[in-house]
Amino acid sequence: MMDRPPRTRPPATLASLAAELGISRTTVSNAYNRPDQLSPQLRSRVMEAARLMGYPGPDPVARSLRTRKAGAIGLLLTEQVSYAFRDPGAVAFLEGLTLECDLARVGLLLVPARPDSEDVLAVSSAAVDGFVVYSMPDDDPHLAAALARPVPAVICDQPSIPGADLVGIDDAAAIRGVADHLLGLGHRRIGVICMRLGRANLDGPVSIERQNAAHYHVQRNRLMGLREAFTAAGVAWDRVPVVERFEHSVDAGASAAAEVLALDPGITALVATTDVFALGAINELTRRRQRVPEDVSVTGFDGIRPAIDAQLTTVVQPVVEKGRQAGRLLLSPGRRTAGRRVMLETTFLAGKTTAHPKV
Amino acid sequence: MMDRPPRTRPPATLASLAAELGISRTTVSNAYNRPDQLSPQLRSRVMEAARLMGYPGPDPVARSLRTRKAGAIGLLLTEQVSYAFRDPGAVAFLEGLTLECDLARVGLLLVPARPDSEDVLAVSSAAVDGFVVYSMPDDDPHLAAALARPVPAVICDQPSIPGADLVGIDDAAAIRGVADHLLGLGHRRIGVICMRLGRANLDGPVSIERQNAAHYHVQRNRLMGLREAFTAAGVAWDRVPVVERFEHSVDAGASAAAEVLALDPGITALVATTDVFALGAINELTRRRQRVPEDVSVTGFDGIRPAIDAQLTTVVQPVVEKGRQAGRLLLSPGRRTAGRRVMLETTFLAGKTTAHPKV
DNA sequence: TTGTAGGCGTTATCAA
DNA sequence: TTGATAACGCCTACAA
Repeated sequence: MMDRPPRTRPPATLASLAAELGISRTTVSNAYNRPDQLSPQLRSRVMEAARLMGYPGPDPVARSLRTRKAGAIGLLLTEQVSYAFRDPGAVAFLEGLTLECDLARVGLLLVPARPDSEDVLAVSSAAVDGFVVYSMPDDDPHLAAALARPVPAVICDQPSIPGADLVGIDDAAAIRGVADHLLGLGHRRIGVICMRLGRANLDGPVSIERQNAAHYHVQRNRLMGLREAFTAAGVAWDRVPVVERFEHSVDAGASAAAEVLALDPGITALVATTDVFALGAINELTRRRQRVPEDVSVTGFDGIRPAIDAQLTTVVQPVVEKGRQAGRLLLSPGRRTAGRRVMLETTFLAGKTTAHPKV
Repeated sequence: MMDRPPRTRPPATLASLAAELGISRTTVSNAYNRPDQLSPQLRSRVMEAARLMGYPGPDPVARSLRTRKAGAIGLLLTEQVSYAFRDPGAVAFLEGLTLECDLARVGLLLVPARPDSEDVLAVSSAAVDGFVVYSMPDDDPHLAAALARPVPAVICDQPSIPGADLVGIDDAAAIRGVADHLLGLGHRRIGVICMRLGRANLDGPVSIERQNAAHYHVQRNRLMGLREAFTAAGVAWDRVPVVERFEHSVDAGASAAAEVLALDPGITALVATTDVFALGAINELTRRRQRVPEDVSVTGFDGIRPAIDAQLTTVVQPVVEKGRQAGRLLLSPGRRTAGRRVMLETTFLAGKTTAHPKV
């Protein structure tokens, strides 16, 4: 009794509790994990002693080690975690993903993986039963670290890795719809704004080589889709100004629009590969007293809420559903077969930001 | 060599790798954790063997068990996790919190704690070094489970628990500003919409007793603040219709507004304890062809983006900063002293949804 | 219904 | 620079 002064006493463990009660560890363990394997009175004796000794119940980590289950999945993002909460697309994806986590009663660990850092420790030391990888460049070391772990992985949007499950959309086909819409309206001089194509913080005009070598497949595929549609319509792709921005923000979209207009002041339409950039482009045009769509047409991609509200012409993709599918793929009990692919449908949405070019 | 057919071979471990190489486990461990404690050639021999044997590096859970660090903190929310991503306030809070997590290179585990479930397993078995509790009712078993864990906890908004750190605002004082504003404009018949006051899914008019017994302190304090201001101005609080909604959505706000108007069609102002509800109230009034603020004034609370955009009269609280403070409190290295309190400033924002009552 | 005992995979300590 | 030993706290056959 008095042999352990309450202040200095080491934290109680299942073993110390058992010793105190003069019973076996098994019994204490059962008291927590299999109440039915125990006489009610013994169980309550155990619980009472636990309360007295301040035993907080079985240590989660020790339990995980023993059972080989963490009860959580990890999420890897392109960017710092906090960034995700500023991006409507990422928030919607998270909503879908956590919907499934809630259902499966599994936690979601947001893994701190800064894109600029080569420090992969956070990934290799995350206690998770699987990874969801959201829109990562194919050469990111964090991705490699996740795939090296002996747990399943579901990749969202990109990159496509043999052996890992994939959820995505047909970006090229989807954006061809946009291109055809503009071409159909008569546009021939078109500028393009795209998001980062590699891990380096680069802004500016994009060469064809850089497009081809892009590590962000989504962006590459969207550019490819545009290129195909334009080429098919006789618009020479190498004459189309394409400007890249590393940061995905409305302001970056605005500055990219300014840069495109500097490269070719005569464009009649501006294709942005994301809604966020499209909204920025509209801001910039408005600032210059250019009317949308009378003077310049603008299109986006994604279908985020503010874009819909602004009646942007865009492609709507089911982002929440994407998150759900990723979660389901990772959490489905019978996930024996890796390499599954779920491709989601997209919808072209004609808004009020596109019209015939001025004559 | 041949004693382990590659297909059936059990997963490599640090020990098996050491055995294979004929060196000690310590050395292998050092190869990963303390490269400088090792001759470069031995280290590269280890790494090469690891690659060959498909050893993914030290097991995170075993490491955690040994080092007693999880490298992650847990977040407990009032609601299902997925719900947070539909609530602008929660998203902003998460942004602030993850800002600090990123900085500290610590993961954030979203713990699946359904409010309607008494199943506390997810909380007691979360592998985390601490908890942030966001706006929980004081009688929630998940909260109790978190506090029972031998890790620090920071509570956000509510409830105030002796021994745990707290981040919050002075809700009563803040909403008194709103009340005084309305009273100053001349309003005397005012209705109130508030959020859930307890864990049970209850909608409808709220008795004084229920207000006093509310388990959601934030809501209670806001009601108390109103009561004080109204009473001081000679408006009898027991004549003020107060309607509660469990679900925190724009539509719920609209239906609550309808219910308040049914209780007293003669009100000239509607105070909502959240912006979301206020936006719903405006929707409902508009639907009824009542003008805001000419026919009815409306106020909110929180300062979420859509409310600012709608020029709602409201109280702005620094939600992102709240998340940061919570993270900082939990992650600050020298956190020896529990029971710290950080109270943040709020700002009254006079928008265009309040005016003098009609005469 | 309860107990025995081995091991999950790692790292800290200390010695060589 | 490297190694031996002892935990870390728990679960789970298996046995009684």
